[in-house]
Amino acid sequence: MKLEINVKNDNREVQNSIISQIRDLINYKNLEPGDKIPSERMLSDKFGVSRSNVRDAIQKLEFYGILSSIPQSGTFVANIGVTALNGMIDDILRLKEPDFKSLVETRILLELKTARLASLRRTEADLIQMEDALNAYSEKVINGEKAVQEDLLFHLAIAKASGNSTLNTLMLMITPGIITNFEEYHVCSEDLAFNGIQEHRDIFEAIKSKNPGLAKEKVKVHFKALYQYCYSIE
Amino acid sequence: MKLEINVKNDNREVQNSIISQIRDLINYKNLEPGDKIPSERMLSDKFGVSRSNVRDAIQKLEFYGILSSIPQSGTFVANIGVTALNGMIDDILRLKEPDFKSLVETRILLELKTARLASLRRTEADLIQMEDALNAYSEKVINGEKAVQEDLLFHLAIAKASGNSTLNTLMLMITPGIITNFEEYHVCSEDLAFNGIQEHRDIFEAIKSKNPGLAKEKVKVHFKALYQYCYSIE
DNA sequence: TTTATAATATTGGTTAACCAGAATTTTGCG
DNA sequence: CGCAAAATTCTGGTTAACCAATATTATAAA
Repeated sequence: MKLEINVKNDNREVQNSIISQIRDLINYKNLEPGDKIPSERMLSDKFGVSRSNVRDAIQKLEFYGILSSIPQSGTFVANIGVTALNGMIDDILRLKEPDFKSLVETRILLELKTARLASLRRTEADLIQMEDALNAYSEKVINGEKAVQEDLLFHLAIAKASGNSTLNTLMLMITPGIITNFEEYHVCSEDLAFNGIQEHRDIFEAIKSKNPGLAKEKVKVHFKALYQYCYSIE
Repeated sequence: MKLEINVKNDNREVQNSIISQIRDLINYKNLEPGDKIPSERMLSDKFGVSRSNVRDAIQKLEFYGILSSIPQSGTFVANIGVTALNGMIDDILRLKEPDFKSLVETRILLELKTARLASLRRTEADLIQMEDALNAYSEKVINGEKAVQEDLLFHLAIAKASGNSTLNTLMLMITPGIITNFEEYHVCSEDLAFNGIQEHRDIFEAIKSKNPGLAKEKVKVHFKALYQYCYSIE
């Protein structure tokens, strides 16, 4: 286990090193938006790393919109000036693994918004999906079983009903981190699960009745305990 | 250009096909959290695709915390039950490219939060970095130059000062989409740039004086025009 | 039969060779 | 000399062979 972590850290360090070297190269050569950076082979040669390492680093910078690869042609600096480029790369290099508190803080923010938007935009199909998730959750809790998954699916159904694809994506992205930390910190709200049923239903009803204010309020209630717990462990 | 889009779509379709086949396989074999899925070679053989395609699909599912690869050992179903697994994979398969409206909607939400948190948590170093970005922005605008990058860097500096690593990451992730769409929709607020200087300074001063309510209010003012424009093009 | 050890098979990761298409250079005709 | 066409080089992407670490099986000693 220790080994695995080290391996991942090593890879990350290698990748960050390559990224910063690419940044230096762009600055040194005074490359501007749209210019082509050297080929992957030249970079792997110059940096003394494997080409796949270079490809991974480029892929990461592509993800953040800084570079753009065109097959059989080259990799180009995106339509973003050197100032922003340097700033963004510095930020990317300094990105830390998200801590529990920031994850929860962000999740609550997103959930308040998705619930509000869902109450304005939800379709009948959305309602059906949410109610299915809600029923699955209730059933499990009543039978005394763990219902973390069903809990999660209900919230993801809300995100989908929000009609905001970006929020939906962001919710999906932070979810695994939430789950991991929940288990690590033993945030097993089994005793609170019965309350959870009613809280979920309240949120659902608010969304169903197209009442954004009420929906937001009910989400606040639902996350009150988590919110306080999260701020207490700091 | 058309070709490039098609290629990307094709790749995406192949990847989605593999992802759904992996999901089907997990369901068919009744795999549970912690179980090992077949090796990459077996999957590429069974699905009739290249091993690198399988690796890419697995990497994506790893990103969303659904699978976990351990070198020289295998790829395992993460600690998440089949119910949530199926729901999340369905969501991932349906993820759409974010539209402009959802991007702006999300950006404003995040900016309101980061400004508020920054006013509570900003360090002296944060203030220096924000002021540097602010001055660089003002200088450009006064000289009649475009200052999109400097604008951006100011807002990223706020995100960093928020002390919330998750929010910082999310801001970085949606930024390229924002830039792309800004150019596509010609949201060049050059005429509004002079207003922007004062608006930025207002936000900065609110954060500096540790006034979260005021910071939020000033961000609202700053994004008012964008907000209305975004809701008008629908 | 049980257990410790060695041999084998399997795994994800890495490297190098290969591919099709784009960009560049060279060629050859007018 | 000008310019179109052909040959060559160069590109990111793909495939297949290889690697070291792991998991499994076979073996043998107690």
